[in-house]
Amino acid sequence: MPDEVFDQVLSGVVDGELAPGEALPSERRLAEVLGVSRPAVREALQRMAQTRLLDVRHGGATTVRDFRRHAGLDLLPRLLVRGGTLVPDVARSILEARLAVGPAVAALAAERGGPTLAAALTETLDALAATDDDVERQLHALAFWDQVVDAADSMVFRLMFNSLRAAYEPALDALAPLMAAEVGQVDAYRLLTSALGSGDPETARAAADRVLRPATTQLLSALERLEEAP
Amino acid sequence: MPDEVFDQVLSGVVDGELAPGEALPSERRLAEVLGVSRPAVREALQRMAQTRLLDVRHGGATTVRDFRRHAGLDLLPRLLVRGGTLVPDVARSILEARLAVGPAVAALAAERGGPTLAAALTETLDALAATDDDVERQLHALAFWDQVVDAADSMVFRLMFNSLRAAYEPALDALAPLMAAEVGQVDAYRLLTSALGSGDPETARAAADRVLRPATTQLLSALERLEEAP
DNA sequence: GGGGACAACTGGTCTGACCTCTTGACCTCT
DNA sequence: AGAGGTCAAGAGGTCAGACCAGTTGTCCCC
Repeated sequence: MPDEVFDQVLSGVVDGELAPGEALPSERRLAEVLGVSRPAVREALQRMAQTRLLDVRHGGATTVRDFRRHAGLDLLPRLLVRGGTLVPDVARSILEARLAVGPAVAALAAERGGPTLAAALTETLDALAATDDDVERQLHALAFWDQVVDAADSMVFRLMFNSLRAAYEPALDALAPLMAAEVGQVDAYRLLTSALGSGDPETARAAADRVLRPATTQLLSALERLEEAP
Repeated sequence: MPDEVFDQVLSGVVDGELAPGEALPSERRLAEVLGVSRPAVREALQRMAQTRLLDVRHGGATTVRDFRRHAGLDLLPRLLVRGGTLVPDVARSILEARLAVGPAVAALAAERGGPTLAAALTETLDALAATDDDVERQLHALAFWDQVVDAADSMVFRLMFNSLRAAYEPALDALAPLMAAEVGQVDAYRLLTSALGSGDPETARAAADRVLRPATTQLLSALERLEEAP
């Protein structure tokens, strides 16, 4: 029950029906209107407040905050799909971020990975190469990057990766065909693996770029066409 | 009251007292042990579940998840300070991420900013140059990057920035002296501004690097010394 | 020994009451 | 008439207790 209330209020906020600064009805009133108990709406509002989408003050009114200014990366999944369909603008920004961050992570991983990293990655790649299923390949690629992020030994990049994966995984089935080209380039991945094993950050950065860029530019132009003629 | 429970459970999880996979006591028992009502612990656990730190199943036990694998970037503030002091490892990763992402954002902003961007940034820089207070300068620098991120027109980078700022702002007073060197380089910021106005992404990327790198390398070596001899 | 029913958990939800704090209107004093 | 304080209405915060709805493990019967 609280989940439904949370969803409704969240939709109101991200869709702009509830403008920043606007005051929400009182918890009791909301409970009455939505036909649920007050604890249910209270829990929903508290969760909204935790994600910095609402400002709830004891004794005063609960007001809407500007999510564009305060929301964290964990909101991404809710912004990526709106009304059941992908939002091209947000998808584009994910691709851009991936292309910017991936090589940087690879560079750090090359510095810190050690010899065991390449071995583990090779194993993952072998599993990837062994299947023809797009979704399964996608999962192996995800595991590959998971290991790279681990090797980079960076809490921030680790949390970023988790947040991005949380946005990606729910739509994995739909996205797998689009990403099939990238994940099919096993050669590029093998080059990246040996670059990571070599310990040279710049080589690894370039190799990661070579893995990510083709699909990125391809999908970006696809998104552009989509935005022009939906 | 729920906040305190949330804090306690969260501390247990991030400090490792509650291992991943471990089952929590039932809500009723927790309420009894902690001396609070069940709604209070329920709200706390639900908020933990929302941040993917717990797995709560109807009818079954509530178990601890591996936050390193599932937590999002919004957890960063809680990981940056542990027991009242900065965690060097996490601080290092923030600096690294900043150095990697900042120039990428600047490149996008240069492509999309338009002529109004440089004018707005110049105004912010004038305000920065006009004050001698470290904290105030820090806030102006934050506003500067806020405008750059806006110009980059990327939802992912916007949310990343929000999350990083949420980790940074609470410790701003303590961090301002450390960052004073960077924020004092008004010339480098002015160069970045004109690069952003020129519309050339690579020039902007290089200029952003020149702004961020000096303080980054300086602080990184300071952190290294700190970790060797705490 | 295997399979199904039941009982003892778990979390999920609601009602209704009481507390504390904010807010704004109203009244008083200047 | 305006500035100040007072107070009541209404906001969120918390609790107790009850009941619903799933899961799980045991125990009994076949």
